[in-house]
Amino acid sequence: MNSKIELLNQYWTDIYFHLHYHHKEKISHQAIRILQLVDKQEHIGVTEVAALLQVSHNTASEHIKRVIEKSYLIKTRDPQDERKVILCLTEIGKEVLRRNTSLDEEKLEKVLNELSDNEKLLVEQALKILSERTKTCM
Amino acid sequence: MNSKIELLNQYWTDIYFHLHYHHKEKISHQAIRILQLVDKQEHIGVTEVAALLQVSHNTASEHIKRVIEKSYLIKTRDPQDERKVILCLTEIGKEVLRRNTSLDEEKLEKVLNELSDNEKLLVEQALKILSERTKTCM
DNA sequence: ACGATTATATCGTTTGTAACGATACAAAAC
DNA sequence: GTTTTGTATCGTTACAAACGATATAATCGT
Repeated sequence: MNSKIELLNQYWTDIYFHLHYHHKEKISHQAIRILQLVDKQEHIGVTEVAALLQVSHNTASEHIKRVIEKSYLIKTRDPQDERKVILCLTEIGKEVLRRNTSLDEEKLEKVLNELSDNEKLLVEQALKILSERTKTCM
Repeated sequence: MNSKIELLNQYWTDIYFHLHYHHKEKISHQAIRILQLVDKQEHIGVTEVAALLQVSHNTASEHIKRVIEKSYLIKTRDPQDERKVILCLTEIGKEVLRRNTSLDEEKLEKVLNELSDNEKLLVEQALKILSERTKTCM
């Protein structure tokens, strides 16, 4: 049923709207997406970033350069193929990524404290199931 | 426990990473945040947007102008106070907002079909509880 | 071993976004 | 009727986004 899915999205966006971090740093949409890609994909390089963002390789290369200048990423080379770059999040990069994609830990804790133990377990299991099935099926 | 909250965020970001829409339109971070604010807050105007984005009122006014030029928002005036603007999402704006903050309905449906009826119910209830408690407690 | 391919980097350019201060104007408040 | 409030516009500066063209260095194919 489609309305059930719309309802789930209603819940989803409400949760994020109320629980997201208060954004501080000036960071572009593309820069966040690059950090996400590096976080979630193993051994990602310039070409893969370009393909996933659907921009040309030189554009991707310059985005990555800027993100590296901000010390959010570091660049290493693949020992198997010295042409290839392997990107890696710095601690600062992880922190910035967290503040731009995760739920605010303090706010989340506050909400969880409003829940019964049963409800807490429910939330934890639901998100676990959804994330696991998502990874295997996409 | 803090590690439980980190785990929840792991689930949360994994779900969004795999289930988000494939972004098409060029849209700035600030523009999306304005659409979110208009969607989730009643009767919001320029001053409130400026305060929430932490920019000056003229900057907010220009952001809003650009978003209106793209036909994502329309502007009306508060009948009680004709100085005040009230912003309102257009159908296009709702669509753009969906594609930039919601989960992709097709992908989500595909994942839900992998779940048993019990698990589906679990997910639905968990998100419902979390969104409801969040709204009352923030 | 050498030309072709691949992965990345840099340059020059264009267009657009982000932000602010200064200024303006109209509605509301006092 | 002056002051405050909410919004809009202008001028400006700085930077981001994207591309084509070009360059370099590593690997592949034969």
